[in-house]
Amino acid sequence: MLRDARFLREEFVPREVVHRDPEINHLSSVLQPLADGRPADTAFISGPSGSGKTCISKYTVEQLKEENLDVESIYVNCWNDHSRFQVLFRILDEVTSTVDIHRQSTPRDVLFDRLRDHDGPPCVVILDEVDQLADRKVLYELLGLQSFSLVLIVNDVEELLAEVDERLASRLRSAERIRFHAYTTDELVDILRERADRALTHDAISQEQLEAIADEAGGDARVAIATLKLAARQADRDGAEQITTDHVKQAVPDAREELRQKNLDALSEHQQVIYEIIEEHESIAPGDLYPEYRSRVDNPKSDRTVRSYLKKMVRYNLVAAEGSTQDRRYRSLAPPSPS
DNA sequence: CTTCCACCGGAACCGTGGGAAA
DNA sequence: TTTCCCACGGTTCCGGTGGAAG
Repeated sequence: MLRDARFLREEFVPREVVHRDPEINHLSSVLQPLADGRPADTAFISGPSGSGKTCISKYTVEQLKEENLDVESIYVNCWNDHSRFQVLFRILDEVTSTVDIHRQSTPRDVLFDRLRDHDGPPCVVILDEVDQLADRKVLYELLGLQSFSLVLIVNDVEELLAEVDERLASRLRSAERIRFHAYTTDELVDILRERADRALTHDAISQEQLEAIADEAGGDARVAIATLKLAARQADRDGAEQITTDHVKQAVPDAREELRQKNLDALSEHQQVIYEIIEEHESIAPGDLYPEYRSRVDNPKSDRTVRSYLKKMVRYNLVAAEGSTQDRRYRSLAPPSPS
């Protein structure tokens, strides 16, 4: 049944990709100047989750590196590294062989100075989940580094531009925008077929079932592949030769729950209490939420901190904030569902 | 239209913890 | 060892905002 589960991992980047030729060509052309040793424009990759932004960006940069040996690349996920220090540290850590900078206590701007003075081959920095970046000013600093070209992956470009200050926004507006649309069901089937052929034994899953998985995924490749993975894993445990309709049926909700749980795990204890309260209500006003939170925990955080938590959860798409000031309500978001 | 009110979020500040230098 | 410097989560303070009430 399962031959090689690596091909079902979320971060796996296939050698061949399907259905994204225009986007690949567009990004390649933006990065092309690097091949001649010139700096490339910043690229803005946007689109819904599971539309291939990360995968295609990595793939295209890899292609470029194969053709041009003296181009480097760095991938930074702002979900994991969301402060200015963490982003700069991650980039520097990957670009230099000497790791003599240890976390903290290095003089104030030594990280940035090092990056500015770096004179290696041109380097593409893929900044993923830029929405999660706590300190957007670091973008401005990175834009000023000649030897680094940026590929910024973001859910919604306009939303990001609205949140940064005018100086940064005007520089970002001139970036090249590449929009990804959600996959169609047919496209998802092709993607799943590729993965299944590599990860599973021959004929382990039927066309019909791939279609069922793709149909339930609502255009989200991440959900689709996670569903395939869970269905295969369960079939493997059952010692089955083939994935049955029951395996698929079970895997559909499990896959969504798995992806949602991953977000929840990133929350602190206090943040989870707040999320639970919101989840228990259809929707709740801040004026009711704060006292309820305070009654449930020892040493509650200040209301200002709770507001920061709420903002973070909104960014994680765990919670929706509706209305403004007076009629503000918070609502927990169900796991992403097909629309 | 003006005032009020609840809430939002920026900015400055603080305490803590850990590595580096003295 | 002590001292210094830094990042970082949290708090305090406060001006801005927009709908509701007067």
